[in-house]
Amino acid sequence: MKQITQRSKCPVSFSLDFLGDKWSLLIIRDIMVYDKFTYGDFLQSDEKISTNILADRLAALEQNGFITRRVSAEKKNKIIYELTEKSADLVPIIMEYNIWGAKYNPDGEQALIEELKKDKQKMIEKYQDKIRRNLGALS
Amino acid sequence: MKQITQRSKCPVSFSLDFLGDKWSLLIIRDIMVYDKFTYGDFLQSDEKISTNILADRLAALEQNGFITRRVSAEKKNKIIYELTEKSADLVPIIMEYNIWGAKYNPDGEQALIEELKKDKQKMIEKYQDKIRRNLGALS
DNA sequence: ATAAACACTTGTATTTAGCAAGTAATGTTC
DNA sequence: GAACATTACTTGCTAAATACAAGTGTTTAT
Repeated sequence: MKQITQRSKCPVSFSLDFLGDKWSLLIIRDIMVYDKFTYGDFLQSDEKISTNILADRLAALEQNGFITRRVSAEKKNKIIYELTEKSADLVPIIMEYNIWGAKYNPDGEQALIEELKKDKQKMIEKYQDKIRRNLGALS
Repeated sequence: MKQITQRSKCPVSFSLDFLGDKWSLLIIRDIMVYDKFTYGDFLQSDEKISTNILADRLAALEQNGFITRRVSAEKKNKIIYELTEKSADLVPIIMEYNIWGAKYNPDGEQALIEELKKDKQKMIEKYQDKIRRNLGALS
């Protein structure tokens, strides 16, 4: 797994040192909005990440405090990945990517933009609440 | 220069297809907040991008409509890079990265977060106005 | 006329990403 | 309880992206 080296003190640069690649934010999105929690779930996402990259990103995200890893209580060969508070604070970034992407994708749904822009704060709180509720649960 | 292949229809994924690397958003940030406009300006940024990567990213950003390129009126060996409307719509994303990065960087300035969160909409408009004013100018 | 500034290119080494196949632990089925 | 299926990865190999150092061509200043 790659070791992160801080390039500058700029907060944007600092963020991208952790998240500036094509996959990390998509894994977080999977947990955040699509309720995916397992290695197999992530593999099935439309973007088709390869197995070794997924393993590497999961390890890095865990090491850097974005996700937690635990063995399922029911099935001991199943691993559950969940978001931390550090990732809950990424919800606004994901929402803004959603808005921008929906606007500039030729096949983008204009309806999604309108809804997101109109109820942005409500949507952000919705996803953050979901993450924080999970944080408290034992399951 | 790398050719972009769309991985899925998800707006987040779509955005990251263009911006999901360690450098593209930093170049846009340089123009947006630090008023840098030339190849030499970008090279001098704290993050120390290498020359060939910078050339590659500038070409990609131009081809994908994030920046425009023009020869300076005064000095004909100087090239001026400027942001398009497509990049003006990235201001909220950059601001959110600022907020997140300032919060989680150990050396992060707490004051910056407070100011940004408090006056977020004002800050966003400030940077967008600056870009749009430039768009109209001939200079 | 010469040197400096500027925007890149080129060449090479290192790192990262992608693909295909394999492995080890647990779970399920008959 | 033996055999097959899930699940979460590893491993080996190839391709692509990145980083570093040096060089090139055009324009500008002296």
